[in-house]
Amino acid sequence: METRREQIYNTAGTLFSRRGYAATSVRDIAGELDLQGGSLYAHIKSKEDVLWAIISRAAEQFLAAARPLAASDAAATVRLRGMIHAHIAVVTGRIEQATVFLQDWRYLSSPRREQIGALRDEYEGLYRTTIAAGVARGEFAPTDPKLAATMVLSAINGVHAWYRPAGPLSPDEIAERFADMLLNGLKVEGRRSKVEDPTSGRGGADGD
Amino acid sequence: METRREQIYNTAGTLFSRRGYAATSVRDIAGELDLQGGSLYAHIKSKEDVLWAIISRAAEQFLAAARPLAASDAAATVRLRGMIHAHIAVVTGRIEQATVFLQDWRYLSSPRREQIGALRDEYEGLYRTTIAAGVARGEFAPTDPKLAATMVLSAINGVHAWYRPAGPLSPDEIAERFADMLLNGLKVEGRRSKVEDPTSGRGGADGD
DNA sequence: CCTACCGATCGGTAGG
DNA sequence: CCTACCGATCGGTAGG
Repeated sequence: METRREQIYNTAGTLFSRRGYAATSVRDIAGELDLQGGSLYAHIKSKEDVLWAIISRAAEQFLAAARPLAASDAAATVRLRGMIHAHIAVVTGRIEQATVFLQDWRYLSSPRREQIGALRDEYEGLYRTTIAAGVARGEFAPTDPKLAATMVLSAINGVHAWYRPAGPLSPDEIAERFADMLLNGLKVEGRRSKVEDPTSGRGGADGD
Repeated sequence: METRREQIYNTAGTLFSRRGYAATSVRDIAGELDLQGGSLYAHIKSKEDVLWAIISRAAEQFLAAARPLAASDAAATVRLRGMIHAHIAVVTGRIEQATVFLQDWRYLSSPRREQIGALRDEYEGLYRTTIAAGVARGEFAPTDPKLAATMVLSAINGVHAWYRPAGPLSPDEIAERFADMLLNGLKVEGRRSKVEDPTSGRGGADGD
């Protein structure tokens, strides 16, 4: 039993994720539901309220999934792996809402945009803190936690752009491979000290 | 000596990168140049032509920077590092155009959108091929080159969203750290042989 | 490059 | 939830 308003949110999520908020009209949304444009306003207050409903819920889902993992007393490696799995689960589980959250939050007007910005900062902080703890414990190599958190989040946010439920990898399989690559790196030798690469004839130790 | 048309492209790049293509009007662009809206059409044919000029140039810059690096006979590790540096140099050197390229290409209409899609595929292919070569040579751990290329590109594309020229890190410093993290991973131990990883409950994992 | 304008569409409302 | 409408704005053009 889905209320009309929830139907509007879902339809808008689909259209916003495809065309973007600015390029989607209220008549587009109404048309998908076989309504006249003005009829939407019996259920919603404004187009931006619909965007807000989608984005604020998505933000809370990301945070609700990550907070307990970040706060657990497991090893940082385990926590970070769990957070990557949780993030990709949210992205793939509600891909349209997640896409709108990631791509259209700048269209919120002023008090709301800053609210979402604060939630994004909090979320990134969970990653930063977890990585910093891993560095402090010697689990992670010395690295800038802020830069590392930004990179990890960029990598896993990208999933929304290409994931298809019919694809060959499940969300957990994607998360496992992403976590492997992010934690262990691509290179066989891994990191320990910055020794030179023996397969390189051109002096790889000298960063460019 | 910048032609009026180039001024229009630059101004549009700034506005499109900030507000998005769909939410930027031709009158917004004209206003920044102290022109009337209709006056733009003495220099351009359509709003979409402006978008196309920005995006097609950006796509060519990314490709022109990466092609010779991908084709070199250096070690895959060296090639991939070089490609990451080149990519971040393009993103940071023309950040507005790069942002428009990354965020607004879906607003191109049909023949052009597919053209850009093909260039994006070619570009991703350079990363995929380089990573696959690294795996074949034993430089990289066994991994799905397609997934790895997608992840690396997502990570380095994210730079456009937060890079500021006044920030503490130069583009090359950012690239060096990103390459370190992507190639060597976050963990101190690094990867050696996947089958012996005690933190993974799922063995196997080759074969796709 | 401006003035003046075109038809179309926008988000939203009144009154039923 | 519909009909009918509001003022504003959209991309673009004619004619100078």
